[in-house]
Amino acid sequence: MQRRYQPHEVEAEAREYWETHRSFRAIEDDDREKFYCLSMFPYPSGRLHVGHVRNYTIGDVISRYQRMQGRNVLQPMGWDAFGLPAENAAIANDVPPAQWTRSNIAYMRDQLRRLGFGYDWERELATCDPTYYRWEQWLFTRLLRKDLVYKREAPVNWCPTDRTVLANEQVIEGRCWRCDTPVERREIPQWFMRITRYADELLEELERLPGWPEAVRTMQRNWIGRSKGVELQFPVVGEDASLSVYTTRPDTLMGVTCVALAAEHPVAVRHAADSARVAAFLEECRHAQVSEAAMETMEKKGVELGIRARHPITGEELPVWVANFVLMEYGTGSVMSVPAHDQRDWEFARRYGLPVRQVIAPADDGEADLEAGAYTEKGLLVNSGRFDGLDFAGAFEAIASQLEAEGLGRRRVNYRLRDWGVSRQRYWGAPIPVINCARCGAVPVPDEDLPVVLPEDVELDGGSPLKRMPEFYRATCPECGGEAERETDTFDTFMESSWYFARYASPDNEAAMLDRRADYWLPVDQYIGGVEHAILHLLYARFFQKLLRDEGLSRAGEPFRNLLTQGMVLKDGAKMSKSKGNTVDPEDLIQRYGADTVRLFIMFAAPPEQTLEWSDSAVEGAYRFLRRLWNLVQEHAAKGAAPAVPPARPGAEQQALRRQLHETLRKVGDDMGRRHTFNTAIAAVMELVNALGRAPDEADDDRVVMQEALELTVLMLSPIVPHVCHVLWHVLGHEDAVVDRPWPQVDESALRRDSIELVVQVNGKLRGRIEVPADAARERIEEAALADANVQRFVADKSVRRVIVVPGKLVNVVV
RNA sequence: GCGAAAGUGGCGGAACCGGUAGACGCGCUGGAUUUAGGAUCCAGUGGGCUUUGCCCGUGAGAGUUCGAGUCUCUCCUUUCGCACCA
Repeated sequence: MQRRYQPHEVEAEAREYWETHRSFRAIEDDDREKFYCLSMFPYPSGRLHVGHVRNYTIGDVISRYQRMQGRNVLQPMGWDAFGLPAENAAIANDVPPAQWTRSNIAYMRDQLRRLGFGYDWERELATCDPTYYRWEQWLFTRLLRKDLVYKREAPVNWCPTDRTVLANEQVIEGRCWRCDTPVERREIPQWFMRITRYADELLEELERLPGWPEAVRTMQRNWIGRSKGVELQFPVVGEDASLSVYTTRPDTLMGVTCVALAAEHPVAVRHAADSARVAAFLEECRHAQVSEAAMETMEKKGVELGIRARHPITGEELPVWVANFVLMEYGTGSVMSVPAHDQRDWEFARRYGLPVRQVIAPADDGEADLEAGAYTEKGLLVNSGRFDGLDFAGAFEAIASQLEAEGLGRRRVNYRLRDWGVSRQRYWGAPIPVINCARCGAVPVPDEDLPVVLPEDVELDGGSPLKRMPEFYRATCPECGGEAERETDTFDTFMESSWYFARYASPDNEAAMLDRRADYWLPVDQYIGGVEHAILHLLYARFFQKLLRDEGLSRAGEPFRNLLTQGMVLKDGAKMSKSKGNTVDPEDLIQRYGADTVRLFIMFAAPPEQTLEWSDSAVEGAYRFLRRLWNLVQEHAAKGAAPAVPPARPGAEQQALRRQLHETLRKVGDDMGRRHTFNTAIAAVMELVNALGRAPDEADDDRVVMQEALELTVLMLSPIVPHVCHVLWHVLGHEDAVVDRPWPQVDESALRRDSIELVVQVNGKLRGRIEVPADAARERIEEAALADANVQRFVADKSVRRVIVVPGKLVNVVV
């Protein structure tokens, strides 16, 4: 009867049960509390990596635990199927992106099945299917009519040799990754979504997301970057024009020593025509990357334009510079430079010998050392004429009011957040549903012509083949009926991942984007994914949910009630990567140990939010534990059915074991349900199993306790290692399936204690332990503590000043 | 450059609300068993010492407290994000 632990047999048996019983099919039921558990869907890169396994195991454990709590659980899975890697693979292997992507999906779907994740596969979706992206196109045409999307020129990375647009990741140290040509910045017309219209709501609702990590909310808050400041004008001397700048520090206005413009600023561009030096500098800036990180880490450089700007209050004439650290995308594309009180301005002034004029002094009569760097704190105004002595708030008011009175400025709220550019000059993405007509402009594709289907039978050579396919781009204008051209740009893949969570509610609806089922399932109760998505994906998804709400498609205003950001998986202290040769293929591990061992190790090695250090020998340890558990249950079961009646008078050892059992149950429930610290839950079960291995299992009373303990152990572990628990549950004599069992109840009576151990400290140092009745009075505890022999050694010749008693924990004697 | 985190034995980690630092696992050492290897089981395992016990110890330095891994400040190191990677 007794079998050896054979993970592959066990896992096939469990999987077959779940599949034939459709255990994880989710059906809307208004009478049951729902729980929507979602893990970020994968990009179908070819094979699962360990990071996926970690992400999906966390989601599966939470789903199975919630299911045991009686919730109606939805756990779907799908594919974030558009993207750049498919195009690169297409070029490298001479296979169309669609084919490459779909075969990857088929392989990875099978891998997910073999890991035992309880998905409702009937809701599977892939974003590259026209049945999916047609609704995205449909929504876009709605938003276009509502003016929530618009077109304007924006910079891209351009490789002049390959004549193609490059992604930031395709630019290596300012050069094209394929041909090493220096990359240029080029302005082309692109579509934008007005996420900034939702900036305030996106910011405010962060305060109502208690289920999100504080770090993520802070990052989003900083990303949106709402600031209150003043927009003011510096009239250009001798011209009928003025330079508009935005500042959050109008209190430093009297310390301005120059005005600095971004290289793309129209005034700078105009002066490049007259000055070879300016033109050369703008040309130099044209070779800088578009990414913010690259721009901000560059050496601060600039060139003087030759024109002068008049200070709006003093009338002083100030030099105007073009500087490479001024961002055209933020504010007005020009800044007032205050070297004494801004570190970037300070460095710039030092380099070019511009004056540093102190106008803020520390409020606590210290001295600001302007030789060492800028003084950026808020303080009291000096050298500022009639504003002298004012603090930040007072100066802000006074200066803003004067500028407003003279028509040279106004108070303004500004956001760091920019509108979302969604155009990509690539092939493998959802076509932007717009027809460009020479007469009517950009016209949305009418509903009856959707979807605009992406042709899949193509050959790639670097650029987008759509631009060479007249059968794709030739179109008739829906408004005037004249000849027109279809957009050949595709959507940013963040578009698809911004609403997939909603589509899982109605993946089969061919007549509408969403239906009332979305109101049952949304919002997602638990979302799980990598920290690297903490800002962009999560912000875009929040934005989309608000668009869906305002379109009347969903009632929820926020998409994800609770968020768990999982840490990375490292090996030898470094991120796994092919170039480092330190990758671990989950496939090998499943082959060797089975899915349960992989799941157990990953959940045991670290709490989900921390980085996880991979260890092959610790995987071995997880396997050992499962085998030990298997043998323990088999040995117990081999002795026949345990009596069903609990002992009338349990002995001390039986009581102690039951106490540990129910303390473990209480802890594991808390760790899984509230804390999500699966590592400590597993550690507690391991301790319990160690104790069970030492416990007697011959006498009837012992066997009753052992049967209870093994059943609870199997139930507690079943969310984590569901296959082996499925089989062991049957070995323990049950006919039903563990997957359908409720989470067990803690027996409070088993937790009762008559006496407890307290720690005794003298001056905060551990000096002894005492055993006292659980309900002992404070006086009795103090007495017992002072009576301890070792405590006496430290107290004897000194006087006791205070005794601190922390109930249930310790006594600290202060001498 | 800006923003956000994290630093605890040989290693992964535990210590949840400021109260016994090192649970659990890996590794290592010794023992049992075995023809051998493997597997399994038992014991030990932060450093030091004058070893019934004491001293030191949570990246570095200061501070608050009866008591700090935990709170505050400064610094160092590492990781993540920065808008066309997903």
